[in-house]
Amino acid sequence: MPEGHTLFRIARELNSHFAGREVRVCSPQGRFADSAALLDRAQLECAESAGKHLFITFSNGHLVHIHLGLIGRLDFHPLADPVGEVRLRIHDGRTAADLRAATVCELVTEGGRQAVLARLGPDPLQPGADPQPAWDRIRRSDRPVGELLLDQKVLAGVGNVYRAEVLFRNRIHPLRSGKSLTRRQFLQLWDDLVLLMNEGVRLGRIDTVRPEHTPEAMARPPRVDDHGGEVYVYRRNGQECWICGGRIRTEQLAGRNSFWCPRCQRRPRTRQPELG
DNA sequence: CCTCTATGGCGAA
DNA sequence: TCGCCCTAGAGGC
Repeated sequence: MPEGHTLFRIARELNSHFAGREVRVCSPQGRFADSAALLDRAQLECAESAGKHLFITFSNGHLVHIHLGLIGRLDFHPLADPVGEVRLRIHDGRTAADLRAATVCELVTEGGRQAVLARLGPDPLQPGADPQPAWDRIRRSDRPVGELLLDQKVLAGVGNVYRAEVLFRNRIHPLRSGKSLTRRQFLQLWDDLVLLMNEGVRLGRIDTVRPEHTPEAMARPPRVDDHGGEVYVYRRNGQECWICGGRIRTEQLAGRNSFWCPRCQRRPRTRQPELG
């Protein structure tokens, strides 16, 4: 479930329950037990997301770094016995936050945090984030834009769903090289990511379909998928595009399935020479 | 029971 | 480019 909006929501929810309060911290599963003991009964100062990373600061100076990876999750529920493999639990006697399946859950120093932040591009969810560093990389790159969007050094927080959807919404083929984009096209992508990801934060799911293309507006059946949101192309390969009726395609790009409509998103020109 | 997949990312080769 | 790590749920046999 975790693209940047998910981490942003988790940080916000951690703060709303626990910020400024003493918390109990444990590791029912055991793999974080020693570190958890150092945090137990400390005050949770604040939680912050950066792209797909999460940092939780405690009043005793300890700092936890979490990355959910592909399948990790952090859920909140009324305090009860842990179910399954809970690597980290934070609770206040009423509400428990349970972390499972994360690829990273570790104590880090402030320097460690800075090192993580230093290798992240601008995060569309951070208010006032400057897209220029992302553009500086993209405009010089021969790599496909579909690959660049998933590179966290270029942009932080964008995952496979937002990649597919933002490219569709802006009619850009994922195999176009970064350097073939105009600055205007890039800024449209950025602005759209800011819009979509904030909407993701608001709704708690990735929903990218414009009002005029919703099932109700088009009198079509709602899409059936298990991730909850309405999308144009993500995991709709083989199905018809709702705009043009073309068949949605998929292909591996940056190690992940990329989805696009070959009619709405024109192919890259082959070996397009660099134009200023 | 088994295998596969999933909104990620790392390091070895 | 590949294999691997994390875990759970779905589907096949």
